[in-house]
Amino acid sequence: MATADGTGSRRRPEFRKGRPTLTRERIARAALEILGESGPAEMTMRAVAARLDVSPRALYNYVADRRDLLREIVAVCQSDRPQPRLDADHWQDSLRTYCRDLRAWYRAHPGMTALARAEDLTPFTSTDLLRPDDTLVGFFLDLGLSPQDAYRAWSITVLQVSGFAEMWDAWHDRPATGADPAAWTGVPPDPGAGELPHLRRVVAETAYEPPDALFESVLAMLVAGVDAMR
Amino acid sequence: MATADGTGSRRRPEFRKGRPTLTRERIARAALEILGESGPAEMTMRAVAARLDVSPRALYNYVADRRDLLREIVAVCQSDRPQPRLDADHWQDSLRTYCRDLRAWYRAHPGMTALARAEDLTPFTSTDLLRPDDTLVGFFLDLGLSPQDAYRAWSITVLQVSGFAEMWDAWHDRPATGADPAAWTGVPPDPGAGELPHLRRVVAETAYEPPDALFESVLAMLVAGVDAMR
DNA sequence: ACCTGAACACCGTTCAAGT
DNA sequence: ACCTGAACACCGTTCAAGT
Repeated sequence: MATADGTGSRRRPEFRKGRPTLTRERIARAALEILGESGPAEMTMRAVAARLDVSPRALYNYVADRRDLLREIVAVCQSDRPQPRLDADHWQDSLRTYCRDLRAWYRAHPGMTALARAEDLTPFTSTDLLRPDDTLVGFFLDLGLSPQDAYRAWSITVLQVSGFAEMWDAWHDRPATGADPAAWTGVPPDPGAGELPHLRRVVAETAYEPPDALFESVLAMLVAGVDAMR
Repeated sequence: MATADGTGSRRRPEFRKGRPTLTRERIARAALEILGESGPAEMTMRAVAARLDVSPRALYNYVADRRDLLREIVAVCQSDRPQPRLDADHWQDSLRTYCRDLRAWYRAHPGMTALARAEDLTPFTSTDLLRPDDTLVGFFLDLGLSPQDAYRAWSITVLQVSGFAEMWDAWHDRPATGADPAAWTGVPPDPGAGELPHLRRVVAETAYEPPDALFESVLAMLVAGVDAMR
């Protein structure tokens, strides 16, 4: 059996000619860097190889193909995904805490949901990856939610946190050149006069706040929504 | 001013050398055919050109680039998207009817959500495209939902219908070779014994039904969920 | 065992002509 | 006005060698 983290094995030297040895994980992390800086379109095999100062061919000694690299990227992200510690007796606090952890995790891997959209990553959904989700669903069931409501609450939780991190945080963490973070509604690009009145009203219900404050109010909405389901 | 639908103009002949003239719409429809048959990866400019018996270069007389073709595809799909007719006095029936129409629309353009995931189509979200959504949000507000609940109800509605059409219907409308439509849970691939108990329980709550019956029970869940929000 | 360099079959896109 | 054919700069991937 190989060691779990791959760093303790004595068969593979950590360095080779003064440069660190290539590994699946190092390749995946280089890809993640490009992903965060430039997005999925720039994350080509050639670009990953260039960042590692290696020929594109070298990657194929560790990774079967591009799809296999995506699989490793998912594995690397999964490895530091927060495992929820949820207490049904203090359910509101523990739900908030977990959401804050989850938000930090999404922010640490910017562009991952864009990648998931660009390539189809659902086939890489493993039991390990779903374990936090399972815990969360169990938590909602403990709260007395029906299975359907538990499913919905789980979906809404993950959707709201990931959406917030990938849209709002990504925008604020590295704003586009010449763009104003203070003016952004989310769904509708500025429509004509009198158009989309209801969507506008719903969106207008939220004024601008700094990211952390806005996130807390999203959490408040989420907790209230879950509470209403009980 | 040009005519709106492009077919009534007398400046462009409908045929040329016995073959129908190329138009943005014809190109987009050819792309949609490939999309439904083979998926986003096969929908290349060269493949679209080949289907129209034309050189790849010819497309660029009508479409600025691939991204512009995607824009036209969105426009073509939008043009026959059902506009909801919703009556707050018979809200359950009208919600069901609209959802059935929406399901049919998604089925008529298979692979569109896969395309939306593969390429980022959100920049093409226009006021026209959002008008049905605005109507639906207004409908939920009329029902007495808070803006937040209206937003959630709208999201859940679109998500459930599109998810059903793109996953369940797409599977049944053209099943993969050698696959059994009767055995498919959705989220978790068969996990190990004792793994993911809560997710399994939640998923196991739904037994196999023919698509239409299952869709009706999804609608029942949706209506009940909206009712609980009032 | 693991690397490089050259090559192959693709892709989106453009140039220079044809009619 | 609108087409074709050839070409360019890319891409993922593989082959045949190097050390």
